[in-house]
Amino acid sequence: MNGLEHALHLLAEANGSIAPERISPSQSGSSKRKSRPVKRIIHEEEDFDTGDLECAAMPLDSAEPLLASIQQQISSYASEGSHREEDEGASSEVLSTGSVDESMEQNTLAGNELLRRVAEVLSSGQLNGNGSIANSFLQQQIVASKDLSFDTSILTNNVMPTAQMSPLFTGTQQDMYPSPERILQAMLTPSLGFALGNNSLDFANAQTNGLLQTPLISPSSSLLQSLMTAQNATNPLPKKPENRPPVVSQTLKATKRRLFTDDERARAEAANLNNEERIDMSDLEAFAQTFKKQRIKFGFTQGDVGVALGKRYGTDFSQTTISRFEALNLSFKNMCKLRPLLKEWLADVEAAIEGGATITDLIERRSSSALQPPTVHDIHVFQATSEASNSPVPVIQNLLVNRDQHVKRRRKRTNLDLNQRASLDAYFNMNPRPDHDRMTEIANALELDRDVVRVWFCNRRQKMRRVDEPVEGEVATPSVSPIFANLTTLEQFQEVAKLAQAQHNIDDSDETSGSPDAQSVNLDIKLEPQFSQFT
DNA sequence: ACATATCATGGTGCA
DNA sequence: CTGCACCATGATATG
Repeated sequence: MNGLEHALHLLAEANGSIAPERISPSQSGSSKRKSRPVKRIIHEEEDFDTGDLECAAMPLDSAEPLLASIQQQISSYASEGSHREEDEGASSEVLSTGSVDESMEQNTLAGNELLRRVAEVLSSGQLNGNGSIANSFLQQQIVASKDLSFDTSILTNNVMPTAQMSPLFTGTQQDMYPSPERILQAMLTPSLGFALGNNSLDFANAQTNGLLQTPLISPSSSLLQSLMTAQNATNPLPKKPENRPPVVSQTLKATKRRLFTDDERARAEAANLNNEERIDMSDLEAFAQTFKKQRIKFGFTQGDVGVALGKRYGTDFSQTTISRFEALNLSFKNMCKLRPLLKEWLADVEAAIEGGATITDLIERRSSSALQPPTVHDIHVFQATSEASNSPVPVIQNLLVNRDQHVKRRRKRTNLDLNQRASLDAYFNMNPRPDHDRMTEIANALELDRDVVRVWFCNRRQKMRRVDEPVEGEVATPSVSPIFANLTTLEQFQEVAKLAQAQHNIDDSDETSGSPDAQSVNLDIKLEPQFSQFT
């Protein structure tokens, strides 16, 4: 029944013995800044702060004892409940979202404790040989992150403010707190650039360790590995490497950031923003506010505006878009594109009203006009039938004439259930860019149309870029604490972490977080494989 | 009515 | 030319 499980087994079977490799950093899905919502840019400019964090590589090869310890910690942690006073405070100031629900905060704090323990293990004497990590550094980092309630400056190498966090950390609105679970999950995300070693620890340990008593989403490490590595084998390089700057060293990052601090201009340039644009930004912000104020004052809805623009420029916009504009949730470029239109429209309305027109007049006019020509979208939908995209009337005629031919209907919106979403998320965390075959496998496993899966991945990447876009020229690496970087046994650790995460969630039996990511781990997935009907 | 998340579509540039 | 990824945008569901 479970798609993820299906897929995992399927894939594992298909790729039984592939040498683990790293996911190319260039697959990390970073991309240009341009689509970053203006709002984010503006906010980030306000509290841009830098630091000199450098992250030395931390080889960690002999992980068995490590894992065992971590597992122990996690077990005991999971069983004893979660709160420590030392973890108090801090959280709320760090992130911009004002209100955070209590349970989440607790969750975060509790998780901090978990992380602390993990840090202890990692830095404890139990590690030896080449497993020696930079103990004090590591612990410092974790403890610091705890104390700061995951101050994003730590997670993001001191450069990216809140909004810049990995989607794993930001997720949805309610998800603004980067719970440890998310941090751990982030480690599972190839796109976040964590190096995956080939140290294949025997994960069975964990399974016989009582950690897996509750069925979890976590597939066995070998399955995970085969999923990832197989993908690597078939998914060589991104199509647009220019959009995915190679990962450079953390040191380099830090250097760049220092420059940014010292030199506003360099920063702006690096962010692809010259002075003019920067000015425009505040303009945009101001205009968006003004626009909204005026629009409301005149009694227009966002939808009205969209329609009005359509009538005026032949390009209508949806309420969604207008809303995005007002909220600065469009890319800079996009904002710039829309602004003149809105400005003009607003000016016209103002003029009309000054000229004696009443709001009612305008409203009537717009409502009557709304009935008339087909919108651009209408045209789009039926585009196949007509080349006359610019003249609505012929379009309609064509539509009528050609109706029986090939009316391209928009596919009905798919509603993915929780399981499907969780599974897709899990897949995405493992590999944001599955190739055709894998996509098909996933689709089969989840009993979805392959196209749906494809689109889902497109949108998911788009979302990730939107939420997580690094500053121009910056590394495509994860906005995540460097403490985890270069852990060669990461894969195993991830497993444990996931278990802990799941355990934690289950213990809490707290549905309030409602975050997809949390759900993805909260699923009740049987480990028993079910190779039933695949097509 | 609006805000937000998410699925879907079409245009575009690139390898 | 083709396939793919990205992007802007729309539609829709939900709160």
